[in-house]
Amino acid sequence: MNISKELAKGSTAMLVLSVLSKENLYGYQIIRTVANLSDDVFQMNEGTLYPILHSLEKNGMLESYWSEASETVRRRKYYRITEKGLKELARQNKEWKEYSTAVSKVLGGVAHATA
Amino acid sequence: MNISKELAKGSTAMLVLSVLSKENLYGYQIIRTVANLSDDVFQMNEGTLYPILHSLEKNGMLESYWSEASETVRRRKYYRITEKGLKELARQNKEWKEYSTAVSKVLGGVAHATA
DNA sequence: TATTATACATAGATACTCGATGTATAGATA
DNA sequence: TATCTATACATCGAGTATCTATGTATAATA
Repeated sequence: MNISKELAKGSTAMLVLSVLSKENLYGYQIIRTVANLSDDVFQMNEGTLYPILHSLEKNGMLESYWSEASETVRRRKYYRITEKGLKELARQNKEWKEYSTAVSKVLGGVAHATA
Repeated sequence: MNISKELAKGSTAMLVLSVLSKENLYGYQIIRTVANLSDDVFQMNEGTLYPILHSLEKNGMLESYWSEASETVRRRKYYRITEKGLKELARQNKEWKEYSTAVSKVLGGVAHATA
């Protein structure tokens, strides 16, 4: 594949960057936001999301900060997208379009079986 | 993810089933056909394709037969899609649409950086 | 009181893809 | 003639993404 392995294997990081490009969110909230936007097609596991967040932060795509705890709300770790992250998102978004267009072309005249 | 891991990780098997739903092809030809249809976006490695073909055959999605060698053309292993393979293709095709639609929804109002 | 939702996190297992390597033949080029 | 490229099959180890399971802790609900 000349398209990046990352995209071929999964678009999860792109989805995370995408929702964070609109507003700062904490981990658990990212899972719910992506699920809502996708009509529950994407139901990320915590074991999937947290390593991705740590990796994106390590690579300078995201920054994090802790909220203060109140009586009713515990501390939450919020993530904010960086300039570098926005550029990476734009790049992945472009790659996604190229990738999905290519898949559509190959699927083109698929013979339909009554599954 | 409630969408199958297979799809999330890669659509290669679906692309292979798709081109074989139109005509019987041998391995090397599948690589070129998929590359052509996708305007060279998908350039499968042989190390990617052959294990997929073997796996699809093992699972009853494909059948294979050898062509006879002539003076100029060596033996080629052709693959033919089965009824089961056609149904599997239809299923994966449906899942692909669901998946790509969901990605589009999440990407929806992506803020654009000038990458 | 027990369960569920929230909220962080890590570790091992699984699975897909890639790059490297191997064998073999035919045609083109230097 | 020798070498390189394309064709055509195949396997193997490495890398990486994701999942499941597990752990800790708190608040709200049944």
